Amino acid sequence: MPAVVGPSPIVAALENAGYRLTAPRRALADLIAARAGSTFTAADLVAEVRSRGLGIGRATVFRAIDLLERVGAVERLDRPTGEHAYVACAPAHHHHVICAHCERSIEVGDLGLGAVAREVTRRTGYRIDGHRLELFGLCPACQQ
Amino acid sequence: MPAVVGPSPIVAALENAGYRLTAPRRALADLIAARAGSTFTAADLVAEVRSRGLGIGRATVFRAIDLLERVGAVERLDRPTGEHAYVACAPAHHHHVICAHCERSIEVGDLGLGAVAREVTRRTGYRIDGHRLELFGLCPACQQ
DNA sequence: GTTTTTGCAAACCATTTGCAGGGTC
DNA sequence: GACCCTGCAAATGGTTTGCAAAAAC
Repeated sequence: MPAVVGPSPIVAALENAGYRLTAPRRALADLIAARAGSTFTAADLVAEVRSRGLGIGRATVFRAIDLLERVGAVERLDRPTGEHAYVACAPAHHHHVICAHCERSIEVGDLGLGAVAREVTRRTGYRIDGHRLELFGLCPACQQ
Repeated sequence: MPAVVGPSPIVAALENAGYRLTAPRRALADLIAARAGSTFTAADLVAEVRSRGLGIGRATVFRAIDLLERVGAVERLDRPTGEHAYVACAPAHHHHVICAHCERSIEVGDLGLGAVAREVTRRTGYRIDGHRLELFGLCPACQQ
């Protein structure tokens, strides 16, 4: 396993967008990077910040998530329960597959959804500008 | 236009599931039925209940929405802003196309998404148990 | 008559905001 | 040094809950 070779993509995204690299933002980027592939809620981060004794306030956590969402470093998911969760992910267009058991998530590409959207336009006349697809199930490990 | 010929499908759904048909529930079912095809939030219903002077409490509105969601008479949508909205809809499997301008929504069938889910399983090993697809755009009328 | 449902008010939880002090560029 | 960012605490907005009275079955 290589040593750290540069700033995490999350930090890089902030940098590129011209935001200041502060200690709280770096720390939060690390926490999020450590959860790579797993979904998390704002409350999860707040709890981890507390339990680790980092002195980061609730408001800062929410502001950071908001920022990271705007620069495309994380994306919001809506769990079937209605909770808001987040995942770190690439800024390219994709969808998430979320394991109902371990909350882990992976990204999948478009997989022909563009064609689905065009079909909808053809049938309904709606102009489709965007879509959100979330797939729920069990990851290979959680199927035992 | 025919006169009312029977209980609304919403009321029928409650009846079938064995819940009591109370005045508040009938009134809310009417309000929701009147919005057929449009999305609404809990706050919308609370406001309408107030402005019409129906004496229905906030809690009852939330409890009714919850109930109707459980019996499959309404479905929750997650607007891109993160707000929770609802639509009255048939209990069959389908997806919603939501107009960003007038908030009106229509249902569309599966349109090949089942194949997409199978493809995901083939590529990732995830067992897909459910999915949520929301399409956002402009309805024919709002395109001018 | 028993059980469910309601309205009210208070509690609760998540998220946002105002502001003075501190850190970054 | 100017401006951005932070922590705190308070405000906010949405949703849930406890409970006694009222309605449905």
